[in-house]
Amino acid sequence: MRETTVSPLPPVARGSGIREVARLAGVSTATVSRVFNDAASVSPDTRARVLEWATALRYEPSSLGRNLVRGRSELLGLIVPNVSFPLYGEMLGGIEAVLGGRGMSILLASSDDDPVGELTAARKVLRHAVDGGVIINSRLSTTPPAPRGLHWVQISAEHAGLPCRVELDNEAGGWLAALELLRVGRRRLTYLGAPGRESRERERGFAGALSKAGLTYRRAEGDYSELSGTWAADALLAAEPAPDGLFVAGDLMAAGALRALHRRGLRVPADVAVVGFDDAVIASLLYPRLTSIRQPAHAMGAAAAELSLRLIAGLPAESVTFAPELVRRESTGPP
Amino acid sequence: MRETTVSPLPPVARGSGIREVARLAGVSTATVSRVFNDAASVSPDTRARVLEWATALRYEPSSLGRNLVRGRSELLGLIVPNVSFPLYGEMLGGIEAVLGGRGMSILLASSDDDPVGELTAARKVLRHAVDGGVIINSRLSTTPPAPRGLHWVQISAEHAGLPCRVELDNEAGGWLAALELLRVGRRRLTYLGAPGRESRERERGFAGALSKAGLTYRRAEGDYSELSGTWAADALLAAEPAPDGLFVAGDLMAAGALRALHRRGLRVPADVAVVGFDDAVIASLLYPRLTSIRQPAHAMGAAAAELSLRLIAGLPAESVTFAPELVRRESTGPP
DNA sequence: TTGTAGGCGTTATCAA
DNA sequence: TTGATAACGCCTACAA
Repeated sequence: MRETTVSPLPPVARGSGIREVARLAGVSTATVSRVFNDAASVSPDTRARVLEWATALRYEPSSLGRNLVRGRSELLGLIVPNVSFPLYGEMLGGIEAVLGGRGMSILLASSDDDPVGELTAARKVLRHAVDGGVIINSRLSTTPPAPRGLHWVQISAEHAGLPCRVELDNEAGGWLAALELLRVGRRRLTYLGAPGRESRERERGFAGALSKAGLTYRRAEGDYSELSGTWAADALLAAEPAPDGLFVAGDLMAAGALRALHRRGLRVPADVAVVGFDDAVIASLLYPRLTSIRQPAHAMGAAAAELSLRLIAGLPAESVTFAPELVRRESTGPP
Repeated sequence: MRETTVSPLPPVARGSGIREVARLAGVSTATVSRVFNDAASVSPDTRARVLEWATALRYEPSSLGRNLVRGRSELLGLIVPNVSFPLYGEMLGGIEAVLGGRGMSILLASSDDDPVGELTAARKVLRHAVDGGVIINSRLSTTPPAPRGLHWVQISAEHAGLPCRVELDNEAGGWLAALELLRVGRRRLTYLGAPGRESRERERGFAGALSKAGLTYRRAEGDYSELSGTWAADALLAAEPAPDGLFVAGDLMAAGALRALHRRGLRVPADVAVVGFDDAVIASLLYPRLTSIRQPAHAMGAAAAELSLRLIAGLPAESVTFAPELVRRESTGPP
């Protein structure tokens, strides 16, 4: 615990405070406060005078003082595994969009895709007395990082830790991928997965749809990285019979798989059709453009923010599961 | 100004405060404070007793109270045009890396790539009394958003607004691109630019290197988007003589240009060599892998954070310019 | 409509 | 080594 954050930094220069504005405007601090908070109950006259001095002094109420007395910080904690991962960036965008209008700001901390980092990030965020928060893709199996007021929402975690969750129906996603590959006449199918719950769920849906069609499939496992996609695809392609359809658990890994296919001179989709997952920005940049199972990342972020705000407001908030969507592109269709 | 942020939300449940810990441990609040701040000047005995009660009550010093009296918020404001842009994600990573060890956190606000949004973001961040901040790719031509304490640093802004800056030597980047295209024997060169200072500087370097070699070049302009890259490249390719070398001001736009080349059946690099800019994650995912001028985004973010911390600490801080670097890949070399 | 006064949780100064 | 006590900047009954 004790986390001694002795910061040797000197205090930052302060602006002028409520008292100075009050003094110069010839009113009490209470009145100044009212001008900045309460719309009513202050005469147009006084308000004008106060506002005049306020702007002259460049006064703005300090959120420190305000939040101290109100017991709120107007901050939403956000813990994300890795800021540069495109999908998380989109989620962040959704969260921001919701928060923007509500006068809340984002306190960001990244967990570096690591349980310990996650805890560190949580403590960091909690120290600032955030009112609530969102944690993306948590790896923690234990209790959530919510000491006081547990207004936290999780998106796509490894374990069902928090009561309030935003999820994607991964199984349905796997199902969609299978149907698409079947639609374009593929029968020798393959799943390229990764460790973790999400991949398992995607595979379950994929397997379900195939067994319903009386088919089986082969599998290999990577780690969501491009390189692992290339390797796993290579292994898959070496075996007989050569697959004609490939479902990959992530777009980045799918990019690696495409490269392996190119190297062997296999045409996509003519020889092998490919379906990715996430529909990250890169999906439409690949060659050929990648058919992918879309995660509505922006909407999921927005939903999580909304839920957290409801929790903070003491309103009921229920977990929500989003449905994935097939985005058909060249890798399963005509070029 | 007046920004009435009347939040109708109820106060968040508070944990137990310093007083309760003090009371139960049978000491004064001052002593509890000392236990959590200065290492010395409190007997092992008392400290143990205090710590015991503190953990029992799950007490942690509120940063609200602490910062109020210290006049610091331990927050660094960060204004970024668009969180989902990969390059900015990398910069953010660099900033986080530096801040992590210094007990500072990031207050994030996005400007939506728009001057008005930038102002809004600035106000939002400033309200929380951040100690300093970093603003990425500012579009503002006027004064910086720094009312009290101007501990702000800008990265790659459109205008030289803030005194403390982190920049990339774009001109050198353009120069590098030209040399690379010349190296692989190209003579009919083309620049695919975009509006703004950065593109102009890149072009200047490009033009300089070419004129030194006694060459001229043609040009087209996009807007950094993939689609604009396709269009501009199409226009360029329709004209005679067909170019055999292409320098594109951004990787995303280069992706679009590659697509235009594919569509016309032109081979890269055999028929046309291509050099992009930024070396964003996507550069190595494209087909063929894209040679690009690397912006050391992570290092630039880290430098900006470092500078802001120095400014906050009252230390001298000087602007810094980073040198770009050529990352050679398939689009200008053997596959 | 306005002012007075108390308190939010913490740290820092000074005296013991 | 410890304890009173006075800020820090603001909000909000309550009273006028």
